Amino acid sequence: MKLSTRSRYGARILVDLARHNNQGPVQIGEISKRQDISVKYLEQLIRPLKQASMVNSVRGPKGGHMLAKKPEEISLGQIVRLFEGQTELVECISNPEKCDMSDDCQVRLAWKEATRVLYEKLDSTTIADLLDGDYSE
Amino acid sequence: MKLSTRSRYGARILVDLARHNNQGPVQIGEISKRQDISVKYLEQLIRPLKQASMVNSVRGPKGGHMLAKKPEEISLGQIVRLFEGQTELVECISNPEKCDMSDDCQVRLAWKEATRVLYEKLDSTTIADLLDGDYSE
DNA sequence: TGTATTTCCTACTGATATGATATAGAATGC
DNA sequence: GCATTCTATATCATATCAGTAGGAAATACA
Repeated sequence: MKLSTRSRYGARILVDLARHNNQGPVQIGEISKRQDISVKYLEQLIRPLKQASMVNSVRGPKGGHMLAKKPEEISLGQIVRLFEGQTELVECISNPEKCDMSDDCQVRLAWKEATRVLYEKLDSTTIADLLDGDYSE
Repeated sequence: MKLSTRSRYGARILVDLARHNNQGPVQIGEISKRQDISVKYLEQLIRPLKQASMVNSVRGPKGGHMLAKKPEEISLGQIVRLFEGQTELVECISNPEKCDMSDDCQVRLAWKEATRVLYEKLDSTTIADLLDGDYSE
């Protein structure tokens, strides 16, 4: 039950952009160096972030990427929902027909509750919280 | 970010055993019919449950399996920790050396918190809660 | 107008884990 | 002794994930 590296990297990309938010477009090459993620993989991860309106991009020389929203408007929940193929802990939560037993399956409801609690936390944690030690354990 | 079928089936096996707790050893064949899980796969799932002292088994004719603990002593958290290869949302939580950035990675702490909240819920949900509608949303 | 720079797009590949089956063996009640 | 039931390994197909590669499109700047 682990998060994909896409979600992990996605969060780090957004934090990186937030940190350099006032310095004009940030190029993938810079992010790559700072975050130790390959340029090619970064390109692939930034695309969905753009489509989800979290990032704006400028082409050409001096181009790059920047946050399209305020850091406090982007939550980990949004990132995870964007990058994870299946966002629920078990498929039968959103697709009960996947399992014949869904109707009277008590376990299903428990997984559903656990999923809800998890996203409650993820949705309440924003990029702003992660910026500079604001986030405490 | 989904739970393996092993965890899902594991929970259902234990609920099934709990339901038939007073009727002597329950055979894999019966569980297989009721839960629609192949006998061979069930055999494979019950072994770790035995090793974790959640289930006792009796060989030979009239043999079978039964709960080794009270239903209220077995939590979803225990089941998930038993069956999932990686129990944390991200590997760097328990193995910081896996990522060079772990030291000052705010995102890592956030994932850690989310993991904690998730298991808080899973640990507080027991097989007893799942038995007969006790479990409410 | 040209060219270097940078993002954008599509396809491909290799590794790994998962879900499951198959086969053979060991214990035990009757 | 034998049918029944659990125990143990090995094997396999598939899917997903993580990452690479190559080129096309846009644009600042000279």
